[in-house]
Amino acid sequence: MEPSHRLGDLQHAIMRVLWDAEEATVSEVHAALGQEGGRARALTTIATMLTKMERKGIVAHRSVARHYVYRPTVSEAEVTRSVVAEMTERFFEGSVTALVDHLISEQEIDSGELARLRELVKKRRKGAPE
Amino acid sequence: MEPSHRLGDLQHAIMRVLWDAEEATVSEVHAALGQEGGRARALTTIATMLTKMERKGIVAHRSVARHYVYRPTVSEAEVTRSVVAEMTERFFEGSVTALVDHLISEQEIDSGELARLRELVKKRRKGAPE
DNA sequence: GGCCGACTACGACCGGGGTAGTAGTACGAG
DNA sequence: CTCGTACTACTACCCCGGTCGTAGTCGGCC
Repeated sequence: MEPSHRLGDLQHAIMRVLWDAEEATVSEVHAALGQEGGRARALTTIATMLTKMERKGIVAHRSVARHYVYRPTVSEAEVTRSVVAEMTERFFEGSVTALVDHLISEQEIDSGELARLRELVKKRRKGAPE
Repeated sequence: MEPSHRLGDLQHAIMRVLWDAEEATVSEVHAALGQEGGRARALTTIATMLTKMERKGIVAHRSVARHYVYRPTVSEAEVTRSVVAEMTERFFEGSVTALVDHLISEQEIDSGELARLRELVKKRRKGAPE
């Protein structure tokens, strides 16, 4: 298994941009983050972060006319899986059931969600070999 | 809402000991952590961490015969809820359904777990007002 | 009473996320 | 050709989790 993709807030925000766009320059990422809530960060902050993320191996870049174009080297699914698994392990001793139990008893969850939940489980019951 | 209880590995491990024991001295926490997998840490490491955690407000201590007895000031449920909610927000745009979907499609999940899952949803369907 | 051992206090240090200023460089406009 | 602009590179910080070493202190034992 890959070594536990733990991303900071900014790193995750950047990854989301990259996952969305396939690839993007520093300015593009900066612009994308400039939108949506998060207050303005300096351009160099994004650049520095991207560099650190590249050292870490979760993004890569290629040069295009003196610009760097970054692309993710890990998939969103990969990261999500790793983080969710880690959390399940840490807080629920690895029991997915315990997590779901927590979800429906402790977390806010409206009846619409609950209905969709039932659908999910039902559907899964079919397609599942064992 | 409480300001997002993000605990490091060691901090969480310590909290688990404290939640289990109601309260404990530094040595007791150290001993408890000495057990179970995690390699030995120095006693002072635990003490330092506890101090930092107290500054952060998640534990408190009282003096008993020159010892400090620490107790948690936040409940496990509180922390779990906050972390799970944060993760749901961050990775699934707040949709619990999306998280569960991920759980049953991406995460390993055996048929026993799945059966218990169905039970959970069914039970919840009764007790749910709206 | 004096020493030893147990405990806390304090400070040091590393790594990593996050933030940014500054220096260097190369491209394009005038 | 020259100068400004747009990028990247480098460096520096701050904060915090984690890990300890060392110093100080207080109580108990001989």
